[in-house]
Amino acid sequence: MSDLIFDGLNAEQKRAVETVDGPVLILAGAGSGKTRALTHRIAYLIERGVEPWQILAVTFTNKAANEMKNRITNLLKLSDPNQKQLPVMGTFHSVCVRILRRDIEHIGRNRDFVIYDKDDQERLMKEVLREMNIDVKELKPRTALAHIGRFKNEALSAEEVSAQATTDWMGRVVKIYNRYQALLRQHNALDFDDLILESVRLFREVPAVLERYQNTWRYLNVDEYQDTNHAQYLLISLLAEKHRNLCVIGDPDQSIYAFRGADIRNILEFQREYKQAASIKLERNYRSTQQILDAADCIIAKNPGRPQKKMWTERVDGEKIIVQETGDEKAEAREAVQSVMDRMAHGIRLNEQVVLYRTNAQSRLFEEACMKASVPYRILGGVKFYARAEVKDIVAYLHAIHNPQDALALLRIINVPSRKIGETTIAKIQAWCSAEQIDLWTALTQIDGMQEIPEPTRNRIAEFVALIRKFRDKRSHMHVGELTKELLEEIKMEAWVKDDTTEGESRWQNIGELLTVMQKYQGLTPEESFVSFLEEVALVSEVDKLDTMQSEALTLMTLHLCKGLEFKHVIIAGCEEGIFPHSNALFDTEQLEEERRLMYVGMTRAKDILCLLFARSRSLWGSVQANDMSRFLDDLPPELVERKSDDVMSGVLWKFSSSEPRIGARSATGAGRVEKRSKLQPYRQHADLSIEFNQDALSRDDMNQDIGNDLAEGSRIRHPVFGEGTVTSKRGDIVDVQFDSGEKKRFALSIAPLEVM
DNA sequence: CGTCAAGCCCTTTTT
DNA sequence: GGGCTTGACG
Repeated sequence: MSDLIFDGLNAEQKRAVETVDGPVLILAGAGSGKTRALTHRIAYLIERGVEPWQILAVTFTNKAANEMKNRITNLLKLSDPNQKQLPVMGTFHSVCVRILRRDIEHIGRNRDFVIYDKDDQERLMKEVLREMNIDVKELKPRTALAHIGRFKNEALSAEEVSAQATTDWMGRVVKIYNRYQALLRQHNALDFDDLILESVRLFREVPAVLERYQNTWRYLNVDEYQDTNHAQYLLISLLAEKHRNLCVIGDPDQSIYAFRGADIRNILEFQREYKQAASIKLERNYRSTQQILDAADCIIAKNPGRPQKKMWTERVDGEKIIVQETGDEKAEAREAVQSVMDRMAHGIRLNEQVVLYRTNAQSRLFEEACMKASVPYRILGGVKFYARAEVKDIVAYLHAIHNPQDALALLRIINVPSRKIGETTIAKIQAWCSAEQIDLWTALTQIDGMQEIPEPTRNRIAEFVALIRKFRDKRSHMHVGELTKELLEEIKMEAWVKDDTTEGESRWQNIGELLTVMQKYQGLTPEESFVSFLEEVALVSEVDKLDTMQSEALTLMTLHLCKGLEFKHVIIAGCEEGIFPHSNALFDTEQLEEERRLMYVGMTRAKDILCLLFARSRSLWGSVQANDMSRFLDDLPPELVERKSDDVMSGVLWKFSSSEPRIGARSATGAGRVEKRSKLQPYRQHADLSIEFNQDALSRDDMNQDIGNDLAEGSRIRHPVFGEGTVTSKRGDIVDVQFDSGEKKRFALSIAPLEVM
C-alpha cells in the first residue's frame, strides 16, 4: 500500500477511507476534507485490487468529478488519466445518460434520444396546453411543469399519479402529464428528470439489466447525499441491493435543493435503512478561521432536528465578521467592489474572492460596479451561455441534423435565418401532421403533397429539407466543429445575426465561442465528436465552467452555486428580510430552515474574510422599498462582528433591530407585505420611516397576508358559511374555491373569512 | 411575413 | 425595470 493513500489524513478521514465493505454514512461538515477522503477512499479500493470499473462515484457537478479524477490519477501515479483506469464518476444525470444510451432499448425507446432543457420543456408544454385548449393565463406552462417535476422527483408515473388523483383539478394535471410524456416520446426526447426516472424504470422492469449493473458497480459512492431526491434514492437503492457496498457522504446542514425535490430524510434516515451501517463524522475544518465557523454555527444552530455536530479548527487567529450597511443597493455593490479592491491591494487575488447573492437578478448591480471600477469579473448562472437564443439556434440545427424526429429543434430553425416560412405555413403543416398521424419531419419531406401551401413556399421547405439531409450525410466524416463552420456559411448566419449593434456583435461572438468549445472534441471520431458535444451542451452545469475560466477575475454567483467551493474572501450581499431570506420563504418554517442552511453554506465558503452586506433601501421591480436587515444578522453574536456603515443615521436601524425584540414571532416586513406596501405607499426610502411603518404592521390585513402566503392551488380551506373546500386557482388576492358541497365560489383574500386547514 | 409599440406578469434557488 | 406576448400596420 502506497504511503500516499493515508498521508496527512486525520483519524476520522482514515476510517472513512478504510471502511469499504458494507454501508457507510459519512457526515462531513463544510471544509472537512470530504473530497479528499472520498478520493483517497477510491484510490485505496483500487490499490486493494478492486477494478476501477467496479467503482461508481456520483458527484454533484462534473467539476467535482473531474477534480476527483485528477486527484486519483496523481495518487495512483497513473500515466494517462484518460484511460479506463479510472472509475465511472459523474453526476446522477450523466451516469444515467450513460446507462440509457446503452440500455434504454430494453424499455422500448430509442437510444438516440435528445435531452430537453428547461426552455425546450416550456415550448413543449405550451404545445400541450394549446392542444388541450387550456389558456396559458389560467395555467402557466411553468406551473404545469413544476407539478410534473414534483411527480417525477417522487418517481411517480402518470398512471401512478392518476390512481391518487381525487379532484378534477388533479385529473387534469394527470392528463397534461400524460400528453407531455407522449410528446416527449414522439420527439424522441427525455427531459432532465426523465434521465433518472427512466433509469429507475429500466432497472425495475428489466431485472437482468439491473443485475448486470449491480455486478459491475460493486462499490458505490454518493457525494452530497443530502441533496438527493426520491428518484435518485431509488436508483441508488436498486444498485446497492445486491452487494450493499454503499458509501454516502453529505451534510444535512447543507441541504439547499428541496425546491427540486431533494429530500433531507434520505441522509437523516440512512442508518435506519441500513441498520449495520458504519457512521463517521468529519468535524475538523481545514478551511476557515474559528471566527467564521462560530458565526456560521450560530446561524445553523437555530434549525431544529439536526444531528449533533460541532466544527472546529486550529485557525483561531481570524478577523471578525464584517457586517456592512449601505444606503441602497447601488452603494452596496460599490462597497462590495471596493472591499474586493482593498483586499486585492493586500495580496488577495481576484480568483480568491467571490460575491454571493440570493437571486440572479441581483447580479447586474455587481456587474455594473465592476465595470465602473475596472475590476475583471465573471458571472456564473443567470442567462446561461447555452440558453442564449443564437447559441440555441445552432445547437438546434445540430439536433435536427442528428435526430430529425426532434420536432422542437426543427421548428426552432425552420425559419432561422428567415426562409419566409412563417406561422401560417407552420400551422397548416402541424394540422396536417395530426390529421395524418405523421411527425413533422415526415411531413416536411412530403411537402409536395400539400396543395394548400403555395408552391414557392413548398419549394423553400424542400430546400430546407435538402439542407438538413446534406448535413446529415456529413456527420460521419466531418468533425462537429468543421461541420458547424460549413453550416454557418451555408445558412449565412453571420449576416443574419449581426445587425450593426453591439448586441449583434456579441451574438456572433457567442457563436464563435461555441466553435471554440467544439474544438475540445477534435481528438474523437467525427460521429463521437457530434454526440459528445450535444451531451455536453445538455449536461454542463454553471460551476463546471469555472474550470475552463482560468483568467484572474472576481467571481459573481448565486448562493446555490457556491456549494463545494472555497474563497479567501467571501461577500454575501442583500442580507435583508425579503431578499435573503427570500420573500417567498418568510412565512414557511421549512423554507426558512432551508434559507438558513443556504446562509450557512455561503458563510462556510470563506477561508479568511467574511463580509455580510445589506442596504437600507432597495429599488425592486421599479419601486423603492426599505427592508429590515436579515434575521440571520441578528443571530450573530456581537463579539464576533465588526459593524460598518456608510451613513451617520445608520445606528437607528441597528439599534432597533438588534436590541429590541422583534414584533411578533416573525418579521413584520418581507416582500409579501412589501409588494403591497410599495403599491399603496411607493416611497419609504429611509430606515426610520420603515421602522415607523413596521410598528403598525400587525394590522388586520397582516392576517390576510399570512393566509395569502399559506394558500396555493390545492390548499384545503374552511369558510364559516360554505364549509370546507379546495382552492382551484389563486391570482394575487383572488382565489377560486371548490367546496365539498359542490358549490364554487370566488373570494378576495383581503376580505373573505377563510381559514387554512 | 416581419416589425414595432403597448401592455402584461413578474422572480427564488438548478442538474 | 425587463422580458415576453399580443395586436396593428407596412
